Amino acid sequence: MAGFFQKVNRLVSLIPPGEVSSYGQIAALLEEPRAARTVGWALRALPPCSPVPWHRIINAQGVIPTSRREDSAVQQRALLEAEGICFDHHNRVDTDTYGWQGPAFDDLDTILRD
DNA sequence: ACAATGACATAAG
DNA sequence: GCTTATGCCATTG
Repeated sequence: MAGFFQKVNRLVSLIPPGEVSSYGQIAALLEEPRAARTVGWALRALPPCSPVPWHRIINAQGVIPTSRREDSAVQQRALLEAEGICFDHHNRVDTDTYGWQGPAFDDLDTILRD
């Protein structure tokens, strides 16, 4: 199971440092632009020690939606800042500047292939 | 197979 | 700009 989890895991793992991505973007890359919810679900289900840079995942608004987990939000903000990403006074990230452009087709094929 | 859930997205007020 | 309502999809019990 967890097929989608696997895809999301790999895809997010391909996100280079200093860049951020959104649920809609991840879902779209998985050829399911409507599965944004599932993407969030997958990330939430990730183990605390997972190698996946989940902190690089933000919503389409460029803000950290971890309203229910302020601790995580703070942690993510710190991690992102450590990667060179700057937040504005609204805790928003420049998606236009730090927005991940997505992996190469080869990588996508590798992800979707499994 | 059905109902409930969830770090979302989009539309409407 | 913010809040509420609806839709979407996959996972779990």
